Amino acid sequence: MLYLKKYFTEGLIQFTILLSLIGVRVDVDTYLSGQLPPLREIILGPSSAYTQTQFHNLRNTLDGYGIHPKSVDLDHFFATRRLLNQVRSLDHLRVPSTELSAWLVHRDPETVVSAAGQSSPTIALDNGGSLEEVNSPDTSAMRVGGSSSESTYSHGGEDSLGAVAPDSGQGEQGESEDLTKEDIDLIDILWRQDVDLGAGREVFSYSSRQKESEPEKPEPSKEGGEPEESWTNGLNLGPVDGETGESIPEQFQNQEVRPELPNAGEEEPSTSQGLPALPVVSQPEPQLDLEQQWQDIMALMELQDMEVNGTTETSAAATAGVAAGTTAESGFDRAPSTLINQDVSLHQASLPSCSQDFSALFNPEVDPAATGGSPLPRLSSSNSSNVNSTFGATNLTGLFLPPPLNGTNNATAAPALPDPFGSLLEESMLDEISLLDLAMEEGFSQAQASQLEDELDSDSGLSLDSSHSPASPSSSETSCSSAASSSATSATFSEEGAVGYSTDSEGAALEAEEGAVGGYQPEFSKLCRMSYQDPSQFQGLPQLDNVNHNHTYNLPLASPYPDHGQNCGKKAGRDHAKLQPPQRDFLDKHASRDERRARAMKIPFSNDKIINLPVEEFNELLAKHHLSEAQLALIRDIRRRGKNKMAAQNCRKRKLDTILNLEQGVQDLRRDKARLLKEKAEFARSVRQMKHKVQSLYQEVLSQLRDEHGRPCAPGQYALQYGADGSVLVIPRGATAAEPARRADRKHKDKKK
DNA sequence: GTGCCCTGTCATAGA
DNA sequence: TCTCTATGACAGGGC
Repeated sequence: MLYLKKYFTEGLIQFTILLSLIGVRVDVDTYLSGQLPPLREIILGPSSAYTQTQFHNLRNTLDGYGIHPKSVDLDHFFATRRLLNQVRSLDHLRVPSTELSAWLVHRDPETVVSAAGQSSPTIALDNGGSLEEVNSPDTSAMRVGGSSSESTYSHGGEDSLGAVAPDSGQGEQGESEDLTKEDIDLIDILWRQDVDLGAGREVFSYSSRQKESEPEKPEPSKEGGEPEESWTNGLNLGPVDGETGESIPEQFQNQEVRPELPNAGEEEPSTSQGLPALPVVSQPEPQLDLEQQWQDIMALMELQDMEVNGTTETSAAATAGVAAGTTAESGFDRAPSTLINQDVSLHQASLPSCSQDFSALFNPEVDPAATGGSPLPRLSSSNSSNVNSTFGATNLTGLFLPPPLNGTNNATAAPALPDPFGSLLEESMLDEISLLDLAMEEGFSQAQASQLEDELDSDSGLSLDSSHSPASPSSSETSCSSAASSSATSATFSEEGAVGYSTDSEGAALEAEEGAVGGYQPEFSKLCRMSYQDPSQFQGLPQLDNVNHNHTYNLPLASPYPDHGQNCGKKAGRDHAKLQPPQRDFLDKHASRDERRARAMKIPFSNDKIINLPVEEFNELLAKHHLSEAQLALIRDIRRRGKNKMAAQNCRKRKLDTILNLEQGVQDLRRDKARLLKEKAEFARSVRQMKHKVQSLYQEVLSQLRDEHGRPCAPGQYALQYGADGSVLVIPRGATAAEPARRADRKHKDKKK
């Protein structure tokens, strides 16, 4: 474990960072799945500290890094999933579909068969809707419309989605059409890659991928057994997907590489085969498949980021993924994508009319509003910031915007949205912001900030640490502690700053006692963590500034034990003995009562051992030493109090998390309520429009009808009655007045029956 | 001096 | 029966 730890922290992680900086995302967990804890846990420590687990049992099982059913992280996991599902559901907002159908008509007029042929001649967009559209059987149009929030307010479908407008966007129609197809290709390939990634971690080995990509890349590449070598090969292959780390020749080599894929259709169950016809609109089923693909992509991104990047990035990733998915459905871009990552490409694909504004997406100094674009650029800007926050510093986008800045941009972008977009998107943005906030709160502050707090927070030195509790078997401090403690039990020993004791009088005894881990060593444990958890990685995170709890009153100002090596325990004891009296007084003063008691009673081993050893080993330890009754009683009290102390801390944290989760749940419910109310208002407006349209048509029909004398039928005197067989009768008003009465009477009788 | 908050501890229940 | 964990309640200390 120590070797792995060192390997990851000093070697592989750096290599991963390097690869990330050049656009490769290395999923190291892929190579460790099933055998080793995720890299995140190695770096940040496991997340099962709040569980009601048998600490010693967990400590004895190195594979116990799964989320415990009672774990707070599990709650967070489900909360995150729930919120992400809510965000994802935003792309299914039911919207008036009239504009959408109009957009489809404009989008690909030569390929739209049914939609264009049926609806376009009769669409009257000025009133915001038409009955033909509402009742249109064209499910594909409904599908697309239902899943695209941008399309909802397409300003009457008047080419606001410039991807299809002949006079919008970058202006060249032919080129735009070609690139649109290519982007569809790109999207499809990205989907395949993500599916490959999520279909099975074992599939995500480069060898497997290479098998698949061999037809695409005929040139021989080394079949290296080592992942690094494979990734190097991947680099040589060309541009690499920033999301999956896989080679994506289409990113840069759209024109060049595509001709080199003679059999691409054989391996790709993709839309690229049918792209020339672009039957997205005319064939509802491919449209459904495309949406399903996007759902898969989002789910995969979510899962992957939850496993690797932590909650903060997860939330934002899913959010960005949703945004990308929803927009990409609306239209495909023709702008050549840059080597940023998939999401950026998708955003570009989704916002065709704003390609000229893409430079602003990755330039935080460019005001999106200053680009003079439509609301779409602003939307894309906010989404791009999500993308950046999604992948954080490990992605190339992190070079453009640091995560906190992204969050800020994201938060500030929402109110800048114009009202038509804001009415629907503001909730989406609110959710995104909320997710980010949630991630910041629960992801960072609890995982990292509380770590910092807890390190500095214990009277007895038995600080509970969410990721460094005795139940946490991974991390280097275990090895540090193991080096400091006796062999058999040391591997399970807590790293929480050995609660020790050492005085002048006990110096010799401490030296004699091999197992005694003396000294108060919060700095020791902290420095052990420093080896893998560099605080500098949190630089630039303003959340860290909010960690105002300063419970360092019980900590020494500096470590009195500079040596944290193999014999740090014994050496610490000696060093403590060699300390100047003021320093010893300081340590003694800040030792817990039990430490002082143990010191006074000359307990020959540390409180940490007393508390954290399994009961068998604890009994062995007691049997090994000849202790008086008073000593034994004190030891048992120390053990009881220490365990109870940790239990109390767990309990309090759990309680606090429950409160926070409930609070978040209330906020979610409020958001849902607001969203439902907004949807209700939209539907009511749509119904009003439909009624208005019915009335207009009604009058139009009646005005064209003639009675038996050839005179026009006055709309006030006649009414239209629709028969069940589809017939339409023109009857006088008096007759129609009686008909509803008869119907009501009939209904009444039916009810009585 | 007072109130709030955090933490440790005790007692107790339950697994 | 023992051990461990969870939790309410209380007390002490810091701010």
